[in-house]
Amino acid sequence: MVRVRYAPSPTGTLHIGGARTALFNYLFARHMGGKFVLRVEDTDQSRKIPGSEEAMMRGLKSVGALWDEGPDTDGAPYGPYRVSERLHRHRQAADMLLAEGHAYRCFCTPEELEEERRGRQAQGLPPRYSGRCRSLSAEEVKIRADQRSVVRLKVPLEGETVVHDIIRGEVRFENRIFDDFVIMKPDYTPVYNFAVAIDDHDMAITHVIRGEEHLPNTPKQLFVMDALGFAVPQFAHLPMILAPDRSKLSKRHGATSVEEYRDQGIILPALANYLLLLGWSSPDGQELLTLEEAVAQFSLKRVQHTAAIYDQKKLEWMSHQYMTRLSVSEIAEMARPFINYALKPQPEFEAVVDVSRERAFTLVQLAQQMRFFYEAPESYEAKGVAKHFGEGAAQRLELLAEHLAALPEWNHDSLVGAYDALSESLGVKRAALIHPTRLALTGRTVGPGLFEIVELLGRELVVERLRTAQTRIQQGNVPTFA
RNA sequence: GACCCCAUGGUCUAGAGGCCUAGGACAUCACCCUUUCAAGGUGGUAACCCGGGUUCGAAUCCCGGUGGGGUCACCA
Repeated sequence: MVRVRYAPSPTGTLHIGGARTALFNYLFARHMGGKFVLRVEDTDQSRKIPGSEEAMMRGLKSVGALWDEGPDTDGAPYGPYRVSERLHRHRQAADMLLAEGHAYRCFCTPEELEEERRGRQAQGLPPRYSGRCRSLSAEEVKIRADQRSVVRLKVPLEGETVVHDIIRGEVRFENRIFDDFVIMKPDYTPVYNFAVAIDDHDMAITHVIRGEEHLPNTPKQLFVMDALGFAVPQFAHLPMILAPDRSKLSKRHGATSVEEYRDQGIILPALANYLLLLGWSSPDGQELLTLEEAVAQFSLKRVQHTAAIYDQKKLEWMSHQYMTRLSVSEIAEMARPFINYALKPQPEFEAVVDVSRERAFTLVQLAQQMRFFYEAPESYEAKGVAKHFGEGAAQRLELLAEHLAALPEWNHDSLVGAYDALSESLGVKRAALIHPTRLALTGRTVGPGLFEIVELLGRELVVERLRTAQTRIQQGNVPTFA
């Protein structure tokens, strides 16, 4: 049974890199008919940010990376799923290693270590721990028992360690480049590289799928597993996601968390779809695919080796694709939180969403573009006023208002007919009527098809707005905006 | 600096020795459609980092260089 895990540390919100990693774990687990575990890596309690665990879970859910076992799943067999709650296991393992001589207590102070490091660097040597406490006698350790100490793992002095990576093949490390690293801090709590190895083993993790930044640390975890006699899981190190300037993603690059994209109004399933394509591609080149489709096709063998740079433009394009392909009711529900004005029973919300969504890339844009349906324009686009509210416009708007007020039927076809008839009798092009109307009704020069707008807005509002615009023009008092 | 990973258009990628005059998508440019803006349609510009090998033949294999990224904590 395949078991994979995503193990975020609760120090903030879900990053898109983390979201992608979680997604790949999810996809792999589902594809293999295995389990996806969420483990909260709160080893260092001091770095924990309140509410972050919940934020992580929200983020994961919103991109569809749903876990089978985690801190919130009742009765899951491999709990607890918070590392901080597994302390007894880590201590037990450390005790064992100490007893068997695979690890030892180190009494060196941080100051001594710092001095040692400086000395080595002065000689041009890598800053590694010398291992000087490795050979302390049992008696001496006993004598100094009440002194502050850490536990270090005895790392093999010679040979090499090979990481078998599904994506990259065999990655070799000379053992002598590693020093005896700390596995337990002075308060006898574990250090990350120690805890992960134990937790992955205890949770029966078969495949460790994580970011490439973990690759150089993998040998350390292998040393721990070896010392403890654990079977080694398979590894797959995913390429990183970089900012457009090829540097590591950070706040200064704009949005980097799932939460921020949600606030921008990016359609979340589109974000998941986009993330999916960062480092993985469907065998047949399909780009728009649901998570279910991706599950069916997913393979770690098709994961790219190269770091990917995320592209906001393509993300937005993807969001637009979902905007127009999802059902109206789905989009309407997603859009609701972004409506920052009062809705009215008429025009009907879903109908408005439907005519508006085609030109919106995000839900924020959609909400903005729908506004005029519920609020009459208070000012008009300057550029449009210059073009369409000039000579004869007031008169045309008045005629339009008259005709529309008297129109027997109110639907798309009858409206088109009315505009055709009027433009013909006036001897002007239909566009000469359409543009001023759009400006009068919406305040803008761009938007949905005019007849859709008119039909939806309804006779009363249309006539009213036409007359308002007409009056403003006649009074030479047309408020504008740039 | 040491160690590790990586290298196809601006970006995401296809490509597992001949199917490649290097394919697709985003972006970009032009045109078409058109009541505006989008969307859509058609077409265009644009890439195998460099140098050596191996081979009849290399984007694909090997070596070196260069470049980019990552890791070197009593953080995760």
